[in-house]
Parts: sequence; C-alpha cells; structure tokens
Amino acid sequence: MELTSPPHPPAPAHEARGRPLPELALETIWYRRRISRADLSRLLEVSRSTASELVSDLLATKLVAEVGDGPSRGGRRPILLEFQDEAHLILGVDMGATHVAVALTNLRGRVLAWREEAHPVRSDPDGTRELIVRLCEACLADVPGASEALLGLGVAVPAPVDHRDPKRLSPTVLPAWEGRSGFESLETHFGVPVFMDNDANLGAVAERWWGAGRGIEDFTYIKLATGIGAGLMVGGEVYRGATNAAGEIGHVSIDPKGLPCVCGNRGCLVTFVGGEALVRRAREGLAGAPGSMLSGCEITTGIIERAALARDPLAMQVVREAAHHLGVAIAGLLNLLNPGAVILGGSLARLGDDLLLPLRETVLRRTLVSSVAASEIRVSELGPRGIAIGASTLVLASALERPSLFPTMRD
Amino acid sequence: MELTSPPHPPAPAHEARGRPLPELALETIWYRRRISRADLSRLLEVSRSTASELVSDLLATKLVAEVGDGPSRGGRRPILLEFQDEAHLILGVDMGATHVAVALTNLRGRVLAWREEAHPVRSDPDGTRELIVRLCEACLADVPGASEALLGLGVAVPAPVDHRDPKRLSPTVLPAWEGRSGFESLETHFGVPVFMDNDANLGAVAERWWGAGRGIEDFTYIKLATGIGAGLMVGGEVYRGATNAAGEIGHVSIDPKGLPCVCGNRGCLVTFVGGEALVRRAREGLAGAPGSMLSGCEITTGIIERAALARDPLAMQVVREAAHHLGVAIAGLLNLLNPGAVILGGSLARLGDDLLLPLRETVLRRTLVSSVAASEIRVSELGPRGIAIGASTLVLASALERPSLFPTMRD
DNA sequence: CAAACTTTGTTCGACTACCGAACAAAGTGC
DNA sequence: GCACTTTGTTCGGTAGTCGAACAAAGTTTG
Repeated sequence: MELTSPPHPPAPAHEARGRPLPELALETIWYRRRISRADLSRLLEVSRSTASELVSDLLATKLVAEVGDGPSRGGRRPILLEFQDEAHLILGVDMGATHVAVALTNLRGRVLAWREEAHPVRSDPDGTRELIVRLCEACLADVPGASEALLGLGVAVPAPVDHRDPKRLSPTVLPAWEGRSGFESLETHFGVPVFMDNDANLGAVAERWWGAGRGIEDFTYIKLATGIGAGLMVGGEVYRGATNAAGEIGHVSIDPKGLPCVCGNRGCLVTFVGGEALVRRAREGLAGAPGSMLSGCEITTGIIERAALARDPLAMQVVREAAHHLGVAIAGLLNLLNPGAVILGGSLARLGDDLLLPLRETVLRRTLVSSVAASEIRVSELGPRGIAIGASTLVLASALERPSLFPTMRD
Repeated sequence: MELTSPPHPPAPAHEARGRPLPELALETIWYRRRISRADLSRLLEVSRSTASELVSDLLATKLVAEVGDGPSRGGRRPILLEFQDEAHLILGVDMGATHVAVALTNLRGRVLAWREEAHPVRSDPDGTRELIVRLCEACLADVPGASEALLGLGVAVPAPVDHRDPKRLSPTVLPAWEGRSGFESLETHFGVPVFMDNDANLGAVAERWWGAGRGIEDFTYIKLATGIGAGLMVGGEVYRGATNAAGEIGHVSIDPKGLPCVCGNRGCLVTFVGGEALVRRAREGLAGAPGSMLSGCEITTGIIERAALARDPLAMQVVREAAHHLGVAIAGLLNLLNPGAVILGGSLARLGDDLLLPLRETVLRRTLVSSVAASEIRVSELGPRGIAIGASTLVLASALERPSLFPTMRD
C-alpha cells in the first residue's frame, strides 16, 4: 500500500492515536477519499476485524458509502469506501471591512454557490446581519435541498475574536458592534451551529487545507488589504497568542523613526503598505508621472492594483516600494518564526510576480541563509474567495474533529 | 477537592486524556507531589478501582511511595502517595560559547551539585567534550550513589539543533564541530540516554517549569548575552519552526538603515544590544565620561554589567540605550506573537529594573493597548543556572512523557 | 457515647473494545 | 489446474475499565 500523501489537507495524526477510533476512521476516510477496509486497518494500525466494525457503523451514518470494487493486488478485490462529500453543505461568510461575501460549499471545500455585496460593515451592524442572512439564503436557494443538508455556518470577522465564544466581538476594532456579534440570530434562523474566527486566521486555514499551505505545518498567511493582518499556522493549528491578538503584523515597526501610526507606534508596516499608504504614495508620485493612468481620477487601492496589472509605471513603482517595505517585515518574521512558507493574500496578492519579485529580493538580502533556504514566499492559490472558504473550512474541521456535529452521528 | 494549581509546572492535560492511563497517573502524581488514590481517581476521571490498580503498579516501580495518612475530610483518612523526587538524578549541561556549566538535579529540578569552567567551546570540540565529562563526574562524585541513580543527560548547545537527533549539530554556527556533536560518547560513557536542544529553547523550558513562565502557555524567553536568541513557547511546547531556526530574534532588523550585520541584514537587534555593541557604545562614551568606572580597563560586557549595578552613569547610559532598542524589537514581538509574557535571561538580565524600566517604557509607547495589557515583561527567576536546569528539565519532561525511560518501568 | 453518615480503598463480576485465528470468497500467476 | 494472496466476516479470548458491594476508619448529630 502506498503511504504517499493524497492531495489535500491535514493528514490525521498517524502516530499516537490519541482520539477515539470512530473519529479517526471517519477522518481518515475523508482524507483518503476512497479506501478499502483493509487499507483503513493498516492506516489506523488496527486489526481488519476492528476496521470492519468501524466501517459498518460509518455506513449507517450515510457519511460513507460503498462504491464498487477496487483493483486487485494479487488477491480478492477490495470494496471501496468513499466519503460522501455532498452529504452536508456549509455556509462560509467573509465579513470584510466594506463588503460581505458568502460561499456555500460541500464537505470538500468546493464552492457550489457564491454571493457578495459591498456594505459599510463597520458602521452598520444590524444591516450587516440582515445582509448576511440575505446572501446566505440566496446561496441556499441556488442548490436544491440545501437548507435541509446544512451542517453549519462559519463567519470570518475583521477583528480579533475569541473563537470559542462566537457571541462576543472585540469592541476596540469594531466599536459600532458594541462587543456583540449578534450571530445567535443566525444560529436560530438557520438552525445550525455558528462558528467564528478572525479573517486572517481563516485565510491561513483555507490555504492550509486547499491552497498554497497544503502539507506545511508551520507557515504565515499575510492578508494585504486596507489593513494588514497575519494568520500564524503553528504545528498545523492556528496560533492565537495569549489574548487572541497574535498576528498583528501591520503594527510591527520597520522604521523606529518613521511616521506615527494610530496605534501609538512609529513606522508601522501598515504606514508603508496599507491601503491609505499606497494611495498617498500614488498621489505624491502623480507630479512626476504626467501620463499615468492614475491621474485625473479618485485614487483607490483597487485602481492602483488594476493600473499595476496594466503595467502603469507609477502604479508599479508604488507596488515595488511597498514590496520592499513588506520584505523588511517578512525578513524579520522569517528570522523570528522560521516558517515553512509565507503566503500572501488579500487584494494586493493579485499582482503576483510584480509583488513577489521585489519582495523576494529584499528578503534574500536581509535573512540568514539557513532560515530562508526552506522558506518560500508565495501568493494565495485561492484568491478573493479564500477567506469565505476558510470560514466554511472552520466548520468542516470542527465536524471532522468532533463528528457528533454530524446529525447522523449523534445517536 | 480543590483543583487550584499546586506550585510548579505544566499540568497534565486534564481534558481529552489522549495518552495511556499509567503514564497520566505517574505524571499527575509527580505534578501534585502528594495525592490520595481517591483524589487521583477524580483528577483522571476514572473509577476508584482503576486508580487503585494504577497505583499498585506504580508502587512497584519505586517512583511512588505511600507516606502515611492525610487529613480526613469527613470519613476514612486517605493514604497519601508521594512521588519520589530522589529516585533518579539528571545531569544538565550548559555549553555556552565560552564556558561549560553542569548541574546535577533530582526529579524536581533541584540542583544537588554544580560545576562550571571557562573554555573556548567554539574552537575546541574535543577539549569541550572532555571537559563536559570531567564536570559531570565531579558533580556525580558530590552525591553518594549518584551514578547508579542517573536517569539521563541533557545538553544545551549555543546553536540551532534538531532536538530529535543529538548526534548532529548545525555546522554554520559552530564550524569547528564539523556538524557532529560527538555526544554518543557521553551516552556510552555514562550509560544513559543523552538529549540535546538549543540553549534559548532550554532557557524557556526552565522558566516554564520552575521560573517566571509557570502557568503561562505562550511566552517568549530572550537570552541576552554575547549573542541574542529567543526560545518561543507556544501552547506549552517549544516552537522550533520549519528548520529548527525559529527564535533568531537577534537578527531581526529594528532599523533598515542601520549598521550592516554579519548576517547580511542591516540594523539587526544584535548590532544594538549584543555584547560587542555594548562594548563599542561604552568605548564611544568614555570621552564624555572622564570619571567612569569603565575608563582605564579592557571593557567587557561583564564589566559593563557590574559597573551598571554599581550605578556608574556611563554604564547605565549604555544599558538604557540597549533597553530602548530592545524595546522596539519586543514591541514588534508582542504585536506579532501576543505572548502571555516576555522573560529576559542571559547575563544582561541580572540588571533587573535598570533594564526593565526603560524597556517597558519603550514598549508601552509602541504597542496596541490590547496586546500589551496581558503581556508582562520580566526577568528570569532562575538566573545564570537557568540553562543548565533547562537541560536537566529536558530529560525530566521526556521521562514523564514516556515513562519507559525510567528503568523500573521498562519491564 | 451510640447511631447515622462520609470517605477511602479493595474485591469481584460484568461489560466493552479490540485482537487473532480461522474461514469463505474472489482474485493472480505459473 | 493448483498454489498462493488478498479481502472481509465470524467468533471466541483478553485486557482494561467500570459499578456495586463491602470493610475500615473517620466525623457529625442527638
């Protein structure tokens, strides 16, 4: 039997099987997608009789089904078991600072329906909650029978949160929300559990399961948007720090004599690479770049990105500068955390090599050989849907870890 | 029954008991020091009959003994079981850049014998290995019967290491050692297993078990000596990164336009706060401080530290400047990692408040309120013996996790 | 002080999860 | 055609854990 990793995400811990066998069995079948009882018994290191017993329980839950015979390996042909990816559906909500997006996915992270809409999330909690419900229902309406199959709802919020308590919200970042998410209403409305986490953390989760972080235990995901936040993946789990505030890389100073930042520090990364900083630098550069695509319009980060993709010299110059500053911060990150990869997400990541090449150059000049050798700096593989997919994955991961969340495994 | 934490270190995971009960039982008795069968059954959440059975096995190993009756709580008085701290001894070796120190400890981290000696460790591998053996034997000779009771040997090395393979050593930091530790000879010489880890990591371990990091799951230990390194404690475990290079905080840049560093970067923390930087700053300041204790002698970091403790103005000025620079780096660390504490070790930590007060001032000015609120910056509680104690603790932790290391539990 | 109640620790029968051996079914290879 | 493999099931055995019952040694109440 081959033990090479199949596609996709976190392999169940093969070594010390700490958890109950039924859970490990379900997780392993999900992970391998198709597997025989014999292979399962070898992977879990239990006897074939035990594997058989476990499987017969799982068949009863309808999460696993027999799907015909596999190829013989010199003896009787194995009966293939397959995880039923469509047995349940999950709603993943990306609540950004200025927009809301919703993905309806199956149990393999595939997006079956998608909705997004601009909205002043920061200032309008009630309207945001209504919008979330509306977009969710629109997604559910796209897929017949979706409401009945719904397993749970995951929400990515642009603020530090205690992921164990989806009711509360940090009041310092979203003051209008008064410290309450109000997502209990989602729970009652859709009749399923609601999970919540920080957006950068969920970006990291999504990349780990389906994107550029597959197979990497320790990496850092950096979301480059209006603000800058990081999701730290440590040992395959999100690292949250002592008070859920880990990952605030935007307020790491890269120049102690730099401009003052709202946070009280000077020369924060966000004052060089944040949305407002990019707009400011573009404006400053307009005088020296008369023919630029950026002249004569209201400059936004979206416009700068588009102009850079169209190879506008001024926009590219702004991006290049930002990349160099980002490089200084990432060099420090590499020295301190020695991650297996750095994955860039957020809107700025769309620029690909225009961002990566100057960034890598700065990093190479500024790190110890040993630490950067194994480190790779990449852009997100999931693009703008990554955060919503991560929110959905949050529910999936919880369910695979604690299968009692599946209605058919509760009895 | 009270569930408040007794003194000391990592409590065994009470929740999901992932590991075999005999191991958890031993660990719990070690942790509580004295406990009855009834209390043990409640802590482990097993029946009293099972607890009784587990205990009778442990009594046979001599690691646990009955030590009379405890106070009644309204019924029959409990028989107290006590972990036998002196059942085995451990050697902890602190291999610094310029010295070797050895601690002989019991199973509670208490130092029973101590030796140290200056030595050019970097350039003389063979002499260092001989010196380690000599100091270890001297320690063993101090305690009657120590050799027979020896459980294992832990070594702290001043370089990144793969702690799972004590034979290899990073050749980039200690070139004369040619990538080999040669510690297999220690294994055969003393007839016990040898464990190895990086010195900053072991400083963190020691503080977590016995010092300023007790009860804190996530903290950062910073060793301030000739070089500057950090041990990152994440979820109660040392975080090593993808290639065992995590914690290189000395080469995090705090000023991108600063002096070039040997690592290729500019303005590394070590160029402001490292041993050579302190000496350089002291020399530069001599002209403006005619009566200083530092004039007229060969300046070393040790002398600067002593002068600062004696309140010499120039030395204090050098320390204050270093503290401010360190503060910039720590502010970044707090924003990025949000640790529950930052613990300063190494020789510079002896200065206590002279270092801490200016440091805290800089940090307060440079961090988000939320992240620093729960974070505390402290100095090591273990002092110069911390690293050796950490090396000993490495062995202790391994044995409590995998009790088959105890000879009496092997059969 | 006796009676009632608590707590501790042990004993013992029962249950559960898992294993290994044996076996039938269904393949491959010479 | 025959020997050998692999798969999946059946079934009796075993180790680990539990619960009930009990004796021993306390405390509290009247």
